[in-house]
Amino acid sequence: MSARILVAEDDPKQSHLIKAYLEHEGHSVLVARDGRVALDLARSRTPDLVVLDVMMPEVDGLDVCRVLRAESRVPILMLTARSTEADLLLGLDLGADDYVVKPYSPRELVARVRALLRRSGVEEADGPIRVLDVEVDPERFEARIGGELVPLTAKEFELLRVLASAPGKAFTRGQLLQETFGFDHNVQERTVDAHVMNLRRKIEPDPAVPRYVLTVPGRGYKFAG
Amino acid sequence: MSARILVAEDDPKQSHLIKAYLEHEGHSVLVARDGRVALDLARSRTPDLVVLDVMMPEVDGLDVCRVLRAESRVPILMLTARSTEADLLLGLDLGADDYVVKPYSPRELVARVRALLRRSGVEEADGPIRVLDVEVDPERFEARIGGELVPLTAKEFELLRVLASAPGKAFTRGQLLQETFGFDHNVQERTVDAHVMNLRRKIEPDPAVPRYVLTVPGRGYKFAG
DNA sequence: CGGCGTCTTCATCGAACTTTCACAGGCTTC
DNA sequence: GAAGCCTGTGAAAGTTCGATGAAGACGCCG
Repeated sequence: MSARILVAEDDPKQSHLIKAYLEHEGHSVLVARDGRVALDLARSRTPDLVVLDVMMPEVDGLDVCRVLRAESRVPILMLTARSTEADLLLGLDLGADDYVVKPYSPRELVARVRALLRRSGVEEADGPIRVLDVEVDPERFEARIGGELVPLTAKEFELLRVLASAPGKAFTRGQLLQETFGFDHNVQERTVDAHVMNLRRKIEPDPAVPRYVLTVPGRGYKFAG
Repeated sequence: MSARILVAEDDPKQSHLIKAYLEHEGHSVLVARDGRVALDLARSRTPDLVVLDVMMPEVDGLDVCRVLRAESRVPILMLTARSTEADLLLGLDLGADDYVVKPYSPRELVARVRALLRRSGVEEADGPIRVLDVEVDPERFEARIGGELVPLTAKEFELLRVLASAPGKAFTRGQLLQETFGFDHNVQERTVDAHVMNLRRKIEPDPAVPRYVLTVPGRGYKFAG
């Protein structure tokens, strides 16, 4: 469902629009204004998909595409103003997975991203998670405690999914925010506390003495394990 | 699922690309570099579908299309660089079943091929789906609730088919759009809500308390299960 | 050309959710 | 024991979400 997407586009208007649309889809969006930054971010943040404008300062999209493809298999969607066949082929040879020719509709872009993510199996990667008597099934969007179905909100579910996917690992609030909301969401870290409380109220037999979602003082939270 | 497809395209780069993408879909692909060869192969190998480039040496795509159509009902997808209305009309008059205008994305081509195969009944029509007392028969394009035939519109039927094909799986609105419309459609996600409401009105005993098509808050919809 | 059914968008309302804030209590560190 | 930091918790504001009806857009058929 939600993927981390790097958008490399130098025109702020464009990038802002793209960001808004992709985020509306539930994705986390990181924006780079030139090719060099794009490469750096692609390496350090390991996004699930990269949207590349061909025309960019410093290092252009084609070069970024070539380098990225040499380093990883991250799905790449190219944005190009030039609609010549040569350009399309060139891009493909470089390893781009799909194209959108400008001018495009935001909806089209979103649809292409969706298709690409789907094809790349980014969304299907998660099977059901089982820890203790907690079961989290991303596909069904359901959580069970001891077989009992517990209704959770979207955020609560994501939080539980992230925590339960690595039992015993202590996450900081920032990490949890990043995993559940996106890498560049401007939200107070304390908000995580609120969600944790709500989650505990729903899944803990005694919220005052948590069995599943444990506090790690000075750090954040972890799932028992 | 897997069909035998003849691709008539003189540009090796293009044909290679198309071949790769179609084979990735599980199809068997045969390539012809000019119209004359294409005609021969179409006759001798009886493909399930033909992809025809308009511009080809020897015999052009339009001629091939005309001849093929006179001889058989094989589904024909035209590739054209010219996007004039006259051309499109000409192609369709000649019996082409669909067309793709260059430059196109590989994904779009693959989608059109899939849609065309489906429409032509070449792909094994999925067998009837039975969940609870709901029966969806894609081949007959009929839906039954408790044995009772319920008349649905095309969109309603597709929606029900997709949902019922994976009972319990929570679909986002985006996924439903993609599954029912294909990914080059520009449609608001809210439109799904409208179709769901219409569908519920027809199949639910009490639309206010759905038994079959359930809302998954924060996510989308799912079929009971 | 006009009517009809379908598809899509829009506006709206109420409900649910997210986020912030303030405060209390507990633990740690001197 | 006191100060300071950290977490738990509830209330409240702000925002989003979901259901729904109305209306426009579109294509089809007579």
